[in-house]
Amino acid sequence: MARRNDRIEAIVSLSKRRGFVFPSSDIYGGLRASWDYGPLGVEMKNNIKGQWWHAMVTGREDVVGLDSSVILAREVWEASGHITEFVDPLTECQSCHRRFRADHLIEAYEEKHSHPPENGLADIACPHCGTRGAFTEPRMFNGLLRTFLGATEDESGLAYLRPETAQGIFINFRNVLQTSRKKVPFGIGQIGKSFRNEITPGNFIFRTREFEQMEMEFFVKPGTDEEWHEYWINNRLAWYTDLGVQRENLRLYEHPADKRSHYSKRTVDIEYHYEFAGGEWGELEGIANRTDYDLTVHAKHSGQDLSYLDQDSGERYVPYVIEPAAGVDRSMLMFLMDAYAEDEAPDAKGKLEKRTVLRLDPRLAPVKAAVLPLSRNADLSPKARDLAAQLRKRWNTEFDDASAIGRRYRRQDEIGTPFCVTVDFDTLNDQAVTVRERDSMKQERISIDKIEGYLSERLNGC
RNA sequence: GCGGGUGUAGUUCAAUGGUAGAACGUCAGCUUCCCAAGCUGAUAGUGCGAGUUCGAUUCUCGUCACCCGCUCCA
Repeated sequence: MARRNDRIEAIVSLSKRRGFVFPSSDIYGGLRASWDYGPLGVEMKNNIKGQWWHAMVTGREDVVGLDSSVILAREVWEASGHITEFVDPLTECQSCHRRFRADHLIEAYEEKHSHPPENGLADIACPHCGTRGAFTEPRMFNGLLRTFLGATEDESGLAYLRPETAQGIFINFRNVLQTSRKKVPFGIGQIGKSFRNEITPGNFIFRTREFEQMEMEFFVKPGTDEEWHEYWINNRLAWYTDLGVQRENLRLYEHPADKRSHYSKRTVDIEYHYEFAGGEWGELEGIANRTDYDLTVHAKHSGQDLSYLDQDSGERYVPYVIEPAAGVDRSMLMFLMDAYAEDEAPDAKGKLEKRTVLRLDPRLAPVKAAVLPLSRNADLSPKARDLAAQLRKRWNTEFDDASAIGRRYRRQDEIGTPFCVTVDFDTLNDQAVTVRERDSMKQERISIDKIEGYLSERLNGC
């Protein structure tokens, strides 16, 4: 087994070698923290999104879906607070070149001295090297990516790429309520790209400036919000473990009050034990109680009524919102890391050899089955191709007749394919094939006309 | 963005101021081939740009990317 800090390197290398993830703009030297999903990567990513969509939207009576624009009216971000709150004033110590948030430094000073510094940053010593008065003028870093709509690049056309998909949901609250005929409590789910001008992206696909989110805003009656918050925390945690993630690699992290986002009453993160160099645990998903903050500010700024009338009780209120917000890309990294294993398998002579295997849940595996003719001769390949074509109607299926059979098993192990179906010389007589399962490497002889049913049982939910 | 480190085939690594090697992979062929088998052949690289030099992958500068730290959070 590779040491954990080697694991991320193994994943990066495997990703490129087998076509999960490539550095973006590769032939031009790359673009920082930008990655492209290859043939296997896009399958796996789609599987993750599909599982989420089913668990959170179509599989539930009380949630509906939405796909809103990346670019929204500028007023949306003014109202949501992102234009003012998504800005960090950063200062740099000219002595040790460390960077700090100016507002955090001043807060810390106030806490210690019970009064604000008289001369601002000039009175504050660098927390790292102790030098006083070496801070640069704070520069504002806005986390929003900008673009310009229309023919000229002036302020009138200024627009922002969304930093979260959530706002598209809030501004559609009334539309969805009206058309879906849902009653509170209910939710609106959305999967889509978001953009943040991160100062420090990195750790492979963990933090990128363009990323994909799976967010659901669940609208509840005020007073029931804390209960629902608990419900969604448990629900989301169970989603990961159901998809095979080892429980000991997951934990909950409660945000301390002073670290919460501007809209949040309480936030609990689901973290994964990535073991990055910079910190062992990393966020996978945040589950926030956004209260009535968003609907209230949008009602105020738009002048539209975004309250909800409960016809049963006659009460009118602005719903509270519980938001489970997960990252697609970091989920994929997590699923890959958690599934990655190096075990041993006997070779042709019975000697144990290293085997790289992705123990992915079949629902997430990019390829569900591989059909392998034992030999290229004796007309096994056409037979195998036909079988592959048949299976491909239901599952992503690969056909491979290149090189030795053992090597082909290994290729499939490495990308997490749950089943290999081998067409051998006996197949021509008995119309049966050998099905080999990835994790146990157990083999079963199955008649060709029963193969689809056999796999169907085992690929439940794929 | 600032500081430190790194940059050689698809991957993992060698080597050198004077024709850049290996292993694995990949591809083709042979082999009745069930767990990275064997044999034959092929494939492909000094991140990019400039400078110094007779000559640079090697030295210098710039740039780009990756890793580590500051920051951040899906």
